[in-house]
Amino acid sequence: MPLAENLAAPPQATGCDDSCAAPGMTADASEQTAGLFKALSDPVRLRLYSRIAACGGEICVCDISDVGVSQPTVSHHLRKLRDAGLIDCERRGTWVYYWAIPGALAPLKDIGA
Amino acid sequence: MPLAENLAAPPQATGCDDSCAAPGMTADASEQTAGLFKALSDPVRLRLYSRIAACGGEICVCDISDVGVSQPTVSHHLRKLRDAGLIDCERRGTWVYYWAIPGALAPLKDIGA
DNA sequence: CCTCCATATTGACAACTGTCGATGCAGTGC
DNA sequence: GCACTGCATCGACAGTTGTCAATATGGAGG
Repeated sequence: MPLAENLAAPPQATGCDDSCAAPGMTADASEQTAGLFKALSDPVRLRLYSRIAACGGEICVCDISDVGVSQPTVSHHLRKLRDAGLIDCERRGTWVYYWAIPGALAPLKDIGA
Repeated sequence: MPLAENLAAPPQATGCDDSCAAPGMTADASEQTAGLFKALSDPVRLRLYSRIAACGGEICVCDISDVGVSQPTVSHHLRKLRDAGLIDCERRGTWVYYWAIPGALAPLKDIGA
């Protein structure tokens, strides 16, 4: 990564009135939290998660598959949500049930939402 | 805020125990809210917005440009945040000042964050 | 066993995204 | 006028993403 990692000239007498030197969040925290946002940044995934979360308990895949995309695509999005740690699932006989992991959205509150 | 109004799933006798017919959110709402999530789904954008929002007031671009990417890339991300309605800016002489738009993150609360 | 059924995985493709260097454009100051 | 500075835009590129058809998997029931 040959880009400017020393772009921040420390003394940096910018001249502008930097009355607000806000710290923001660390690079690590932004990476992690951005992953949560990315998991919910697709309309289909957002609808899937919203239905799973609004359920409160567990819900069968077959009850949330009518979101307008093909079955493999639904499965793909559910996996993304699972990889992000937002939901979990369990196979029970023929069907697979999903539920929202409590507290998974906690880092989002730090943004100011 | 419109969370769920007309996603009434048809009777759909799936066979699985659909004890939880959660409505979730509408397609329109998911499109709009997913746009907000997408705007914050990049680590660089998240850090930029976090610094602007944590500031409270307005902050000069030159004070938040040390995020590890080139200047055009910073400008690109700031425009994305602006297009998403999260921030706004104003040129004042040589420098450009940004601030967070209050309440822009309100739809995120409907998800459960 | 063999056939359904519900879900997951694979492979392939177009579309989008983040990034950079080069350039443009508006203000400032000489 | 001219040069300089801060920021935005352009053009191009590699990497990622969403989508589907085809196929695989794994349980249920004959």
